[in-house]
Amino acid sequence: MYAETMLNSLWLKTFVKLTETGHFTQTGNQLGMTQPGVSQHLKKLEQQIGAPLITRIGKGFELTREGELLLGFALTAEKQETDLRAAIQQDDPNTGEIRIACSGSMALYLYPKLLKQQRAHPGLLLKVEVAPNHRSLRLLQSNEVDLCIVTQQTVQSSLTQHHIGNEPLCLVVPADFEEKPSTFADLEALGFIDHPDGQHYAERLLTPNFPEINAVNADLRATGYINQLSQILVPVAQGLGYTVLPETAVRSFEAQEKIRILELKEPVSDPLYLTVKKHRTLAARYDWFSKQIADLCGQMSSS
Amino acid sequence: MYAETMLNSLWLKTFVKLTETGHFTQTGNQLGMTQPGVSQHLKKLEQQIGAPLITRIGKGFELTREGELLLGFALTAEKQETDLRAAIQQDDPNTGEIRIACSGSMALYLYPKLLKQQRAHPGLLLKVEVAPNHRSLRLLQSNEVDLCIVTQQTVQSSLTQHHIGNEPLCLVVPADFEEKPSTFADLEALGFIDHPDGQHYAERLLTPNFPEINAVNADLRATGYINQLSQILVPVAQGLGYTVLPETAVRSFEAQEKIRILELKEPVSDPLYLTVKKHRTLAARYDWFSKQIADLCGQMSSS
DNA sequence: TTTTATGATAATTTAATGTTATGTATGCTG
DNA sequence: CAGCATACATAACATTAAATTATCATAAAA
Repeated sequence: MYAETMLNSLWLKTFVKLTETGHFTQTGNQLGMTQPGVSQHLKKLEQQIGAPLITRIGKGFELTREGELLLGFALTAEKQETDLRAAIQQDDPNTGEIRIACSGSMALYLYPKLLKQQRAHPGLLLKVEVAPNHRSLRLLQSNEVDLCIVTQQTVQSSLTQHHIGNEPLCLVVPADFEEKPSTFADLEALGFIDHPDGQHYAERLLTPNFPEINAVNADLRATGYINQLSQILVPVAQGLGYTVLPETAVRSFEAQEKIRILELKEPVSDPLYLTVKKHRTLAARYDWFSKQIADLCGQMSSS
Repeated sequence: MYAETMLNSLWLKTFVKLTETGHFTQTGNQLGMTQPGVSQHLKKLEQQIGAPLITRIGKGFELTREGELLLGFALTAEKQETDLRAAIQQDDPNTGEIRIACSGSMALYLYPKLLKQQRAHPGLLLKVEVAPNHRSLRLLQSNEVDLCIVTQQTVQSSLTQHHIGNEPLCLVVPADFEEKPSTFADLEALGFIDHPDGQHYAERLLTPNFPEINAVNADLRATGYINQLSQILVPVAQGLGYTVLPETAVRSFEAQEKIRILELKEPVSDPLYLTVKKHRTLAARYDWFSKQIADLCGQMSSS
């Protein structure tokens, strides 16, 4: 029993030709082999399948049900291999998957803009995986994405990073929050709306602006948590707390009149690093996307 | 250059395992072979593809673009082979294609009824090819269908036929056509609406009923032709001619009040033969359809 | 029945595949 | 930085698989 073994594609080719010609001898001739070779190929295929593929009727034959199924399989397999070879040779910049990982705010900013390219070239398929920095890097390492945008430099020597821009961070408060320069105590009184990157952003922005925070274990008093980027500002708009978010995420919030961005003495931006594996050559379609991402991120911090 | 050769599935299996483990030695162990074997498999795959599949980085490696593509190909190929094996072992009566050829009138009668089975079992796919007798038989011979219904016995010894019923033929005239027993001259005056099976049906029905027809070269005076079964009776309804059709086709016509079936002294039915190839074992799903067709055709002639 | 064509089978040759032994490069450790 | 351990590459050899030649068996055609 060969059941363990995979189907041999050479046998299959012979089988397909056999069904085309209907003759063992002709099949042999057309494939540059002898008739006994054809007989043997068929016999071995039948062993692999575990059932006869043809029923012999005098000189001719008919396919069995199994033969019919196998023929269909072989034909599609042949086609797929042709397709593969074409794909390998071409490296068409307008077909294939583009797999990217980035933060929710970057996705909010980039995804609609990048989708234009996919709309222009229906062969493309953009896949964006929203993830915090460390998971983005892990996805890159495990080849689940080919490109990621993170806000940290990594020590991993197998990766290459380009600084492509800066993402300004904003301290967001309810619109009716006091105008005068606030103290950290005022914020604590209001409460922190937490989210997946919340602690990270808060520490980055608040520490330089509010020296009174105990730098190390700055444990904020949280009055809310949600992991949907588009909804983080909902509780803020309702006066339930403040939060810290990248500017792009704040700008996309609908009820701008119910929130306010506090001006701070020390503005803070998260640096953006376009990150790829050092030793991988990405497909041609990534050229446009890499450049576009760099451009868009460059514009973001300058404007 | 191996470009002619098909991809060897054993190599592929090794390659897939290699990408899983990331180690040549481990791959060898898990596949019951030695490390040099793995190296050779990879090398030969790279020759077949004509490009490196991995870039070696120190001890480890990364997949190249080609490697990535090939990996995807190999994984889907593996899955498809599994599916094939499952399909072969099961012979599930509720999945797969049912390919049938028959006349337009039979299709009109059978198709909606047979579709019920497909609706009950979404894995099924009913394909009906409407064709005249001789083409139905050719489709069967060339395995483009697995089963056909014809009104003739065939001499081809490779086929098996079962008589499953009779299809009464009707002489159809405009509703306002004279009531009294007509002569062939009356019909000729009216004119014949021809269709793909028209001459055949007409000869079968008219010859026994109108002895005045010169049997051999009965050339009817045609005043219309259309190959859409559902529209053949349109000109008849408008008083433009008569025609001969199977009863089922007549019954399905919408404007019954505008046409009339002439009663004849010698009723004629076309016998219906369910025809299959003698030396083919059809898949289990055909059992239900064969029986259902036989039942339906049996009912048709009795009622 | 005889002939001819076509596929099956057996024995042999040829090719491929896999293994052992050995070489080489990388990365780690003292 | 030297030396060791690990992991892959390569070459020579052994084994296994596959193709061919020669021959036989059988079915259709004359």
